[in-house]
Amino acid sequence: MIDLPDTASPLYEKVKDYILTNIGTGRWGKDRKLPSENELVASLGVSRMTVHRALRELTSAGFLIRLQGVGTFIAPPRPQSTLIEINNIAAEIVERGNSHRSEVLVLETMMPTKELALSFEFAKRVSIYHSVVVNFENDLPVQLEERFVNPGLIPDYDKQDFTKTATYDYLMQKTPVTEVEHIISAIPADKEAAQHLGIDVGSCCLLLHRRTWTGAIVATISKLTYAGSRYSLGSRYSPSKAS
Amino acid sequence: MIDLPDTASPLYEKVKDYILTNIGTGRWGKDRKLPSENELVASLGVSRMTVHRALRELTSAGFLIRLQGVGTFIAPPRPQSTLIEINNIAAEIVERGNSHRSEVLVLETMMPTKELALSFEFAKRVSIYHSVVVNFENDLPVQLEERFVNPGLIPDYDKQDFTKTATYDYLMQKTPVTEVEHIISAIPADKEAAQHLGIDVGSCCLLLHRRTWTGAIVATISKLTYAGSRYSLGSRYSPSKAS
DNA sequence: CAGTGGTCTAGACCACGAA
DNA sequence: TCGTGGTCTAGACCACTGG
Repeated sequence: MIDLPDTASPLYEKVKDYILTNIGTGRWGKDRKLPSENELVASLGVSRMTVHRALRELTSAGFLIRLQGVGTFIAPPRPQSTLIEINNIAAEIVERGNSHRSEVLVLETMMPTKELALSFEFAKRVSIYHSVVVNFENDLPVQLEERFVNPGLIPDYDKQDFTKTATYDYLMQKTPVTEVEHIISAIPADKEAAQHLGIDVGSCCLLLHRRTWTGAIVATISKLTYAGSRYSLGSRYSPSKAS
Repeated sequence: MIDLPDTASPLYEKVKDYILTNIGTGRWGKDRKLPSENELVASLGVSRMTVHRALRELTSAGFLIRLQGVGTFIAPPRPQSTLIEINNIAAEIVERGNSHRSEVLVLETMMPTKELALSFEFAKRVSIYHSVVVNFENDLPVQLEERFVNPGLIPDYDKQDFTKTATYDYLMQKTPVTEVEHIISAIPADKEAAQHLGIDVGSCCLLLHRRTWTGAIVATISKLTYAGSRYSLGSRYSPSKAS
């Protein structure tokens, strides 16, 4: 039986510290396999729920990997991925010291096409909100923004004045986003985009496709078209953490 | 008594979805106060541990704020920015179940142009490493990767076999990246890109410009050109899983 | 004081992987 | 089949807040 320190912190925190210390000193370093939950229960004299919580939190923090039916292992060094930050376009333009203005071309309810209904993962056909807005930087159109919005989550979307509040701001205020999907591609401008952005048909555009979720429900689907010559998505990012 | 959906997901996930949906639809929006744990236990017909776990996870994800002795509240809206994850292209291709191969076109030391030296923030003119690699997905060229590498940080870059190890992997291994800058734009393919990617001159390409830092020193500068019709940068990201 | 969230337990059933 | 982790419950005690 191993004694945990007699401090004021919760038991599961002590268990976490105990495990992290043993990882650090390499005690389980041989095959990187930890004792099973039941073994920890026996050796530490705490309940399984407490051990489990400690292991679960260390797993979600990236220190451990758990496989049902197999065991718990020390996670390999962190995966190599890089994050890009995408900002609200209105805020971004203002931050650069330029003036932002938007024109609302469409704001309506509509029946989704079959493809859209599929993207929303709707079981039934229900009507959705649809908006098309052009965003200007110093009176030059830089982004054409087409949005489809789930009325179940954001009921009054069609009654807003989006020349005053940016669509993005309004949506973020109204519903928490739990997941975001982005797809970025480069496409030639079609007739509509060319017209609204004031560029030639066929010239290069950035297309940013975005879906957002609230819980298991698709909240919004957006198609953001940027005039390629006038706009770049940029970001500088510091992978902060460790602990 | 409220019915939770009859899906395969764990109960606490259903409770989380239920709560997020109710936040989204503004049911508790008045004073932003949620029902107490015991009220949720009663109305959902699950145990308090399960409700508590759902609330705890939503709290650590930043959606809720809990005060002992007071109650649970909806957190104020989070800062409005969205992150896109950019993965190592080789890993990404393999993960999709396709085959990856690369051809090294150039691997040399060179004197930087004035512009490059400026980007590296060099005080003096020193030579740097330069590589050009084409990445193939199922024998179709999808990315042209031009890299400039600071020899002070990565001494033996020019002696590696980048058909075996991806440049990205090698660099991540050799030096810790503390900061990354990305700029994404859409450009028409120039002659060189068109030739190596096997596309027409002038067709749309995604251009990803990247600089990485180790501390205050610029480690690498990369120019990644993607054939627009063949490749999209995509990602699905959960804010809840970060930080 | 009553009500809130925070923690902890003992015991149970399940899905999965390996022998 | 057995051991693993994943989930869930009922009940308990605690610390904290407010009236």
